[in-house]
Amino acid sequence: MFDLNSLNPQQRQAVEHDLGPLLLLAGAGSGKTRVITCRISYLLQQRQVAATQILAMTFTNKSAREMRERVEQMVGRKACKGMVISTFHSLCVRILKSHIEKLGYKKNFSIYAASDQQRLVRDLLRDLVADSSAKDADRILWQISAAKNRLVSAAGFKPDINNPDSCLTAEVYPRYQKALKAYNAVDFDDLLMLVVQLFDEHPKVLADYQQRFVYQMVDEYQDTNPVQYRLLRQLSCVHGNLCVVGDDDQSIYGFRGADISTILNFEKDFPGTKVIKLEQNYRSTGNILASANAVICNNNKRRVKALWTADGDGEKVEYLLCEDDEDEARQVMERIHSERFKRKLEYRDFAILYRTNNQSRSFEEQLRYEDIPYVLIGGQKFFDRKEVKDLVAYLKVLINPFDEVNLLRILNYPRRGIGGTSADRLIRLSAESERPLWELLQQAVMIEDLSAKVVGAIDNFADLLKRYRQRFTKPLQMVETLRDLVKELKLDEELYRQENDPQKARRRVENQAEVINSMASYLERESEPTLAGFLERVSLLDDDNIGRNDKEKKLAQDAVTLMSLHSSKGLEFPVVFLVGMEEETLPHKKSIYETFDIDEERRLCYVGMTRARMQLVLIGARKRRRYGSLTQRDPSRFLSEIPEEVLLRLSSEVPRESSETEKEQLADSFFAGISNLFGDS
DNA sequence: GGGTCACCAGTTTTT
DNA sequence: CTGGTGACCC
Repeated sequence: MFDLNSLNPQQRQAVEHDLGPLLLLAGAGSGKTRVITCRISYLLQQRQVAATQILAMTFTNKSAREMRERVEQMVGRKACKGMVISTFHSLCVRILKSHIEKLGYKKNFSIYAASDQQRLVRDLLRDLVADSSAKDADRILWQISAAKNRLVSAAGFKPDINNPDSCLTAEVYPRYQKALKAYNAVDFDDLLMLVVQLFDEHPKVLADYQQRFVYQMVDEYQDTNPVQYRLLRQLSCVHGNLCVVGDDDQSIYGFRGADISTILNFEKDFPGTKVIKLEQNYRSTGNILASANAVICNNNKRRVKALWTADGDGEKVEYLLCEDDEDEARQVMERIHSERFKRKLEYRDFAILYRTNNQSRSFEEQLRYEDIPYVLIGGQKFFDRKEVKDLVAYLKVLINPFDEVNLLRILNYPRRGIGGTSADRLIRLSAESERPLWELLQQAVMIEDLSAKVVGAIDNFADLLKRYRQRFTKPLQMVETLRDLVKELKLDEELYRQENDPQKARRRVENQAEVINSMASYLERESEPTLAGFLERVSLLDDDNIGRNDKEKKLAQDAVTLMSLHSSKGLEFPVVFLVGMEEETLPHKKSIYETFDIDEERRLCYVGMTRARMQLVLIGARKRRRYGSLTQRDPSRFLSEIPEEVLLRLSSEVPRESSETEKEQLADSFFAGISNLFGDS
């Protein structure tokens, strides 16, 4: 059990709060997670609340897992049985698994991730606009997603006449939704939206969940979008014990539909709300907090709070102005070396944070050059890699043969002689006859205009799918079956054939092998494994997803961390380098000229600053190589918001970088010298 | 059916 | 400077 006396008064008040809505405004580093986990433990132990009555929602699997582990540590594993701690999406998948048939889908539905969605929208758009590009499709998809986040259905979508994209979306959205249903597939946004719809249309189903979950908690409430908000309202309105935890100053996912006013309006929406602010910070030095506070208080729409620490001021925050991007990277290396020595730190104590992922390059180069171990967080996710998706596509189709996006994906992968022309013919026929593609594939002989060779290929393909579908019904032999599938498809050969660079090809083969490993570990962990269950985990990037494991494995070793400001939320490091502190980078260009949301950029800056425990170094460059050419840069406006007395301004004093012409002159005279040496005339 | 070339655009992204 | 895409050609 935990000691209530180890909490500060506000934390304790939050933990002991019993009935009625609670808004916990938890500043960065204020012990938020501790309060949630303690509160759950308190409910279980002190208030004798049954574990099954508790629902805790998070945004990431990682925080869900951590939360559960910490509660289990406090009250024991047994006491937690039946408690639901999960992400919004996982919870919704669970609900849909039991009830989706009420909405006209089948239980074995596929979950479409970004690439599946893209492929579908591209195809649909091509039917409408002949010269449509992938970029167009992405923009449309973006609009569809934004609509779904706002709970706007295909039928309810009203185009903005002045916006051509929006008009196109009005055309595509209904077709997209219709196709998904035909393919028995749902996208990520649907997972939430369909549950809201289910609850609206089937009050009895809703009532069951309302009765069950007496206490509800939501982490990172500032990141909820309108659909999630609606879901929480539906679930909580009977018992009214909704406890939300968040920090409006750390709302950085507005671009994904998160609405900061949701947290700002909480008391209005839930009358009788108790508000508790956690402002004592247990992470950063006084100077770091002073500068972060000074920056964030320039935002207007926010709940006023000011982080403070009982500890000392610490070192001043530094602002280091460098010559260019290369210099910026070199300066960071130098600081890593010296700080590591001076403060006896390890590589893992350093983080380099940036606004956009492409900023990582110069640092990676320099780190490699200096032989400093580093981990790059973000970038391409494991299950987003083509070769992985290709293999997973087979599994998806085996579960749900109506999943046409994935069926088309594997139809000619690896190449089996069913090319674009034949595929087009099949698709057209499928549309005309309104029969699923899978049905046609099973009777390829009946189709006119297909050569005997193609018919043979299709027959073999259909036969292969049927065979493996049969075999995968034996879950315990899943891994063996998958191995056989990879072997039979000769996927290794295919990868070596596609890739010129044998090294790359080998990596891709290994990635496919990782899928098999992932399945093996799923099989070990799960008491009732199924192929569908495995796919569900893969789709939701659940705990034994490889990308995540990789990330954690990497964090465990001693290495400098490189990541975007967005990825840094929730983490902390003794020394933080916040790089690229320049106008048009932070704040980003688009936020200045297009979206006009400087406040969110300021919050992003704030999140980055508050990651630092001991030392915060803000870095910018005078000029920077962008898309090949050198451009002048201005210091970020956020720098001028930091009080001078906590800021140490430094300028890198490197020997002035010689210009290109000077270099050429230097080279010329060098070669001239050599020629002279050899007595050339 | 697949490979090559020219062109274009270039945030963030928990699931 | 890059990577990704689509048109075009064999």
